[in-house]
Amino acid sequence: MELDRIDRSILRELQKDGRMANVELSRRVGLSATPCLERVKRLEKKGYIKGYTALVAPEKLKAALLVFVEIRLTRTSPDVFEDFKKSVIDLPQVLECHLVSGDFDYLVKARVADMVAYRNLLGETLLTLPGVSGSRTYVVMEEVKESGIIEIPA
Amino acid sequence: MELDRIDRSILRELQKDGRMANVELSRRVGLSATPCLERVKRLEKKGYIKGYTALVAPEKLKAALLVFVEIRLTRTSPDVFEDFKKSVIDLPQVLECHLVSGDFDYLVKARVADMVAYRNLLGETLLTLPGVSGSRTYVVMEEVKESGIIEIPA
DNA sequence: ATAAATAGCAGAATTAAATCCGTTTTGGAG
DNA sequence: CTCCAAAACGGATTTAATTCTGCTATTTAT
Repeated sequence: MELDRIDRSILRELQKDGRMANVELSRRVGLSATPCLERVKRLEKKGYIKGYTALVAPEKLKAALLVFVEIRLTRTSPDVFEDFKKSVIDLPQVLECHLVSGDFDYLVKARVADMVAYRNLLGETLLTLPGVSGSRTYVVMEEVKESGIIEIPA
Repeated sequence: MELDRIDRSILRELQKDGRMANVELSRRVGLSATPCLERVKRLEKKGYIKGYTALVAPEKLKAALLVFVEIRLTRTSPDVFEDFKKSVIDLPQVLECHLVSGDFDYLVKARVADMVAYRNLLGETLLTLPGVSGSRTYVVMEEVKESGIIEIPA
């Protein structure tokens, strides 16, 4: 399936404002309401749009501290990676977890209320997960950019 | 300002589905439509909800490769940090950029089409930004978790 | 080159949701 | 206990979403 200029424009607009009314969206992309809605539905159905979400303010919601944690695993068993993945997915403080190439194995992005909460997350939770052999933490001092918006080429 | 149980429930629901109709939202949080909408408006106005966005599929949109790049700056001038920030904000491939404590200075999260595009971003763009003295790249091999949902304590 | 078929588009009508307004209920203070 | 204030409710109105119909453009096969 191939996206045309209008489809890409729809994706750009809905990333900027996911709650935009269909009539407004259609106006912005230069279409009438009906084909515009059809396109949105199709983009959802085909998986180009995976969902919609409200962006909330972490600093007001007991999640002011953003940290990145590099995790190294013992490579003794192939199950270790599976076990770690399953466990980390269930941690609500963990926003992201990626398997990476390089010096360590997983990169975890987490939000917690403060340093106390972070120490608890690391010591009581992350380091007790199966197969974890080491970690390194980077505390975010300033969030320079956090757009989450994926560039859609014109 | 203090959030009650219903406000927090609204924030949870709208993170799960930012396009949910107000009548459906009101049903889920145990309220009628009118006060529910009032609360949503208030949460927006007070900054608890910063906006809404569509979640798009990077792998289908020429942004299949996710990388994290650690950036180190020359600390010769205090302007170096300001200049770097201003420059990196304008790069569309950069989804996030954080000033971190630890061995390096900035952690950049970027999405590009492929390795060729990444080499171009690093060599032609990131490393040419003012004050950059070094970098290290981690290529994401598997995205284990990428929820973006912030835990709202009950 | 032309005709048929497919897909997308616009406008009108219908259905559903959002918004507005008057009333009622609930929670707290005197 | 009663009064006051804030919040929630229900119905009416406005606005938007959805569906239907017919039209137009584009593609494909002859």
